[in-house]
Amino acid sequence: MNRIALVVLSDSSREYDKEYTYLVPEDLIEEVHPGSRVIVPFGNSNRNAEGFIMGTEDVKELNTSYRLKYIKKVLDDIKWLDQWSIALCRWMRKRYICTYYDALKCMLPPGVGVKSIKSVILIKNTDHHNQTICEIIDVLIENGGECGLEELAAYIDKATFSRYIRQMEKEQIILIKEEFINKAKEKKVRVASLALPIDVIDEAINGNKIRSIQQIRVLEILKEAEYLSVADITKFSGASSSSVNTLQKHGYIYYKEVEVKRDPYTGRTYERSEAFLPTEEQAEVLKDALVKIETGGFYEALLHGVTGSGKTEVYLQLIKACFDRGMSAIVLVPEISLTPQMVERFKSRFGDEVAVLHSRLSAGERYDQWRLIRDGKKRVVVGARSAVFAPLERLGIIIIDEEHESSYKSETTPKYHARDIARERCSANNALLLYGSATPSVETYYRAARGEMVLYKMLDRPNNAVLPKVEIVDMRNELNEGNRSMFSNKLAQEIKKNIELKQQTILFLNRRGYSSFVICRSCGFTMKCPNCSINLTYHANNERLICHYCGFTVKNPVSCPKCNSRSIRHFGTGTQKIEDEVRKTFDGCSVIRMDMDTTAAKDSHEKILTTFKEKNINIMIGTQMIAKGHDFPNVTLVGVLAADSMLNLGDFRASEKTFQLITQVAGRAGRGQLKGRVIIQSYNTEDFSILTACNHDYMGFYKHEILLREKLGYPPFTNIGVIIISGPDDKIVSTNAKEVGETIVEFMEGCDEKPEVYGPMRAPLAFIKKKYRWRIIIKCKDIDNIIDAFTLIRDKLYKKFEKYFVEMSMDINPFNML
DNA sequence: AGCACGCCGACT
DNA sequence: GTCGGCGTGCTC
Repeated sequence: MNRIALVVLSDSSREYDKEYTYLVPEDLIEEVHPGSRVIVPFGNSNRNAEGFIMGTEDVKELNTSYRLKYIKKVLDDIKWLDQWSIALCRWMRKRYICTYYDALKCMLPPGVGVKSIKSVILIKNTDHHNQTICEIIDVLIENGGECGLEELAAYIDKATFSRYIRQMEKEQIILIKEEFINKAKEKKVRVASLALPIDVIDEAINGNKIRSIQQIRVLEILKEAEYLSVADITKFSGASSSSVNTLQKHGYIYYKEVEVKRDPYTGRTYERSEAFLPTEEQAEVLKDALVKIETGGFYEALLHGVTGSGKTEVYLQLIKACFDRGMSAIVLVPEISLTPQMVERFKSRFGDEVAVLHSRLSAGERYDQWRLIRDGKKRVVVGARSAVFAPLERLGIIIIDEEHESSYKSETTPKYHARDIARERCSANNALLLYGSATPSVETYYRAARGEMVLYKMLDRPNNAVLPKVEIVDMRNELNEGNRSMFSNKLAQEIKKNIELKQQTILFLNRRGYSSFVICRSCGFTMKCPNCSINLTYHANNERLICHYCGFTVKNPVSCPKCNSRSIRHFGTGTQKIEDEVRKTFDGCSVIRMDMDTTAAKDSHEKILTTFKEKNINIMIGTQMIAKGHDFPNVTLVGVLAADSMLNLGDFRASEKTFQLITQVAGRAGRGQLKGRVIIQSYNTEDFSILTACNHDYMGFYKHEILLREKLGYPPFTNIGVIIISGPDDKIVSTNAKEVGETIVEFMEGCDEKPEVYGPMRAPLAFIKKKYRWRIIIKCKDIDNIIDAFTLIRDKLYKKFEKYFVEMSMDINPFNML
């Protein structure tokens, strides 16, 4: 009897992305289980590779055509994956056309991996006819008979070094020792601080001494914070660590080591809260859902609950029910809502059993949380998208709050949707999957409407809070009446009134920066990014033009680069411009702005919101990040400055996004005792998504939208596959794109349904980061046909693409089609 | 990514 | 002959 094991390698390369069969040696039988981490000999050279066990099996006969090798070593006694994660890993690989390791990485804490360290030991000191070999022996003797392989290679410095080492090993002159060291789980972290006073830094930036926007962003962030880890800097600035290194080299910043604080919530105490007595609506939902938990089968349910209807209390009581039955729970929330206030609600109910996972945890913190969860010390996990993979056992419920949020869709490989992962997990674990939203996604509502899942409704606002009064202002009329400002007369009047009443106002605009483009009025020249097919955006705070896609930046020109005319101006409206305008129009009022630019530094998001609330700032201006979370009892007026700005984006979700956004922004008004009002400015006042949002009419919106989706053949009636092919040479990209297109068309001819294939054509964002982009769209009812087509393309063409520096991204039902 | 293997030209 | 450089193919 032989025991064999299936092993996948911790190597993301496509070519050996397989489950390899290895023999389990007699003495390791007790240690090798599905989920353990091992070292296996791999390749002709039997190099040591790290891998994970996907499964084991006992077989009588080995009837493989090739000779199996033995597993060399078990790395640790941790079971990294359980049965469901292994199954999910296989499923993800197929569904998202990624590698096993891409999928595995989602389920493992960061920093898992081994580094191999090889050293060379001299065992036979002989004279050798070969000069290089003699040289190596000399170096080894000098080092006391042992030397690290890499050091040795550096000493010898010859291209043929490894050839000799192999020969020496064969002739038993040397012995190669290999050790495996876990990649450091840092307890200390390297942080960076500004090395020069802020005004010197500013001077360097303004004097064009520092020109890379990455570097400027890093410095801007460090100006706010005393010090930040390099990992955090790169995360918040979007710059790579190399730009941080350059700054250090040039002496603008310096590094030091700092102890990592492990539990981000240590030191906070939480008052224990007890369950509230549910309202009538809540009780009804709970009654039904609790039966489902009790029964213990796989169920899906949509909780359609308006803002403020008390969804969180329902969540808490359902989790409690799971708890009482020894089961665990996952709560997914959009990253933006992971505020201390939100966390507090869970912590105060479940205390230390709650683990919080979000993107701002350091690798060490993440690892700690992962271990605590896996060891059963934490049974409630609250977190953003990736928390859906939390290694909980006996899962009772997964809750996806704000189910329609786009942040649940990953934009990097594997491009999963947390909803789909949750569904796989819950069905494998017989758990309840609860979606919650005030504005459910059309896809989810459709499934509920068709009876594929239970639909719970909580449409009353508690304490009889009245819905804010919503008014639409047609900006075309304003223009006709000679009002060229960005505030309609009505809105300006209401803002003034609010300032007098010392009540607060939120102004919402979906565009950051100062204005959208810079144009020369004499010759019509517009400032474009040299790397992207995008107009540069003017940013007033540093008098620069920035590309929002690649970060390219130049100083704002005083004269037109083409015709030298001085009448080059910026047009359009961004949040920065609104801020200026507000200050000019409403004398002496206090203003605060919240967008990507002002929230780059750590915790600044939180700080801005607290300042706004506590200092009773008159007006807050922001992009969509202000749309959710946070109750501001004193906000009585919300102004949406350009409600139609998203409608013409060429995206089948444009109406849905508009509806959701307006509904959410409007929900910010009148959360306290005072009645709220909302003013919506738009050039397109007839659009149904704006009208229904103003009437707080989800059903009206849904009924209209679902008909459109059916007529036009969009999800949920079809699946849409998008392939973007990109690369530095337009010709090469387009010919390769054509080949992809032909392959798809050919493949689809063999399918039972007649799918539609569009393209290849230039992507709407045709040139980004110096790469030309071509796009192919497939519309197809059966998602498996798209998956199969994608898989075929990958297998057939990836090698060729590598050769031609062509990149390809494939996504099914993406949130971003551009 | 390594490494074996094979081919070829340069150097002694 | 031997050495060194380079292209190709393979990984249970």
